[in-house]
Amino acid sequence: MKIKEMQLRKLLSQFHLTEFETEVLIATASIEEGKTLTYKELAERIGRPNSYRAVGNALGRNPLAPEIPCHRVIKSSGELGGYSGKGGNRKKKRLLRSENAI
DNA sequence: CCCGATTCCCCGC
DNA sequence: GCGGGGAATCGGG
Repeated sequence: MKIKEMQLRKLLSQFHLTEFETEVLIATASIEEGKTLTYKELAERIGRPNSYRAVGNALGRNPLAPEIPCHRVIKSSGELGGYSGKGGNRKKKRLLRSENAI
């Protein structure tokens, strides 16, 4: 557990987020650079192996799009998935390429 | 009840 | 691997 996580959780609490969404966002923020996780892997990480859909929901509501590395979360098929932040999937791909994650 | 930044399975080419 | 079709599963409003 990183100290950053606590700060992030507090920051997220400023929004009207639920526990679940907070967990998902934190788990996403904890992804190391150059790494990518699938929605399912992320779901498993928060203890809900089958909530991949709900995970997508949480990321879609991601209030800190540019701050949280939601671009490191892709589909299990290898596709990008989506990106609600500015630039959309276009920027998502660019970011991943910049990080050498793909 | 309905929706969605999903996933997995089946079939055939 | 790719296309078409369908079902399962989860939280939020």
